[in-house]
Amino acid sequence: MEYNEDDDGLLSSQIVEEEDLFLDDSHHDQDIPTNSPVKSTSAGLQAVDKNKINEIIYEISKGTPFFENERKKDAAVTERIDALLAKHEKIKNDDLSNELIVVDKMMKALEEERDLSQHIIHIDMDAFYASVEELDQPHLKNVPMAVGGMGMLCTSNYEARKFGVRSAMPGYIAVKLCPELKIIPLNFTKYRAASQKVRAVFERYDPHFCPMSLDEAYLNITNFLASTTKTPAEVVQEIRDRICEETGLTASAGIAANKTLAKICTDMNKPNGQFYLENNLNDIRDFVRPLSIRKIPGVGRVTERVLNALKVNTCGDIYPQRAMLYKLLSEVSFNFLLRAHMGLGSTSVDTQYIRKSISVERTFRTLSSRTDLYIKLKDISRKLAQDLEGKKLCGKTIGLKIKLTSFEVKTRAKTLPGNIFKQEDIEKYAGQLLEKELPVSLRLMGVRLSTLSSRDDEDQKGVKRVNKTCLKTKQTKDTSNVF
DNA sequence: GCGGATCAC
DNA sequence: TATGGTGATCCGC
Repeated sequence: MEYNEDDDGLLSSQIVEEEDLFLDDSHHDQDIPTNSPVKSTSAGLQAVDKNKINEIIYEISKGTPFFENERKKDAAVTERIDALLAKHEKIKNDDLSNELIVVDKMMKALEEERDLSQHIIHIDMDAFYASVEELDQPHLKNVPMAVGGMGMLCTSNYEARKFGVRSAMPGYIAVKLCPELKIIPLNFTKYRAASQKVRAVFERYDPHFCPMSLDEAYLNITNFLASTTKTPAEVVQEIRDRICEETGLTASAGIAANKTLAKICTDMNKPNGQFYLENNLNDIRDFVRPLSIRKIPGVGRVTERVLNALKVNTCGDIYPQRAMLYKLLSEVSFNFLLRAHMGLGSTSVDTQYIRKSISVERTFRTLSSRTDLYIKLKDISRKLAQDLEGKKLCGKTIGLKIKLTSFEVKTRAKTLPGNIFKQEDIEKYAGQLLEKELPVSLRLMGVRLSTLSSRDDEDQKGVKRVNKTCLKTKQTKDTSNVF
């Protein structure tokens, strides 16, 4: 399967659609570490079904190496939380008035940067791959259907979701949940074509729109609004109507003062809906306060657990705990939380991005012999060299990633004196890293090149040139989140 | 700079 | 038959 055959880079290589990837985190005190996929809020799902589905998944998964590894990771998170709670216990009764003063100063500074002049929208196609398949085969609309393979599903239609079948679920588990499930193989050519049509619509409203994947984008419609008497909500309705007219597909959208809020808003009326949060301080505060912190882009399953342990469940909980959080968390993490609480986010929607690394990784049936592993390394190096050629890149830091049959992941890296890009060089240096790990039994191998520079003919002839490594650093994530 | 983790898509 | 691939960032060395 070719995920990356065009020049769309990261955008075309997306395997799983973003929607509904929630894991059920209600079992942390129990023996079910992961992958309980059903949230009680799932569309059309009965509570009875939810338990049954979780039970079925548990029965299939338990005892597998994957499951055991997830349990181990879960235990590590629990330890981390315990350590944090111990720290919390120590400072609980401290006088935090100094911290309060510092934090309130920080908030005042953050408030200064608030910009309510922009209208940002986030648009997300509903069950994109599945919907595209339904265009070609309309009868699929009425049956539970998923796109992907027996190993992994990318997305499912809403019929299938009633059975608990969702993105990032192995196909064979999905079939156990829903025996009549129809699985359609991936067809990226089709999805790219549909995506092109959608993007053609975006372009009319914001020529600088920023696509995040084949089915998702941010637009800044501030300029467009200046040329019309329509309200933001009317414009977004119009965009979604145009998309539907020109592709037959539905989309959901969020409208707000910045990207973070717009993204959260998209979720409010999914599928085939939109939500407008007005650029008004009071409305933003009222909107953010009751939000589960998990809704914040950047807060995942683990971070939610950590915060919940600190009695932070909603964005509103951040404020009363701010002095404690300031003492307990890193500067970066705390800042991230403060911004979330205040409803702040980036208002710049720019299309250009600077790549910092490029990699190829493959999963395969267990390999153990030295010969097999080095053959695999050659394949992967060849693919990486091809990609580097297509993008005219070279790089100084070579990295090897291996996943053992136990699902444990290791990475190794070495920064070289100079840039490389040829297959033989990649293979040679990655091979040196692999050598040190032998003997191993692997299910995945990956090779990565970072500290990138652009390459041209002069470089290849060995002429000394100024390193063109990215001087600008575009922040792709609005915020960051690792605690 | 390195390795492990986390997150988004 | 048997849980994916690409890229980014942060933390603690």
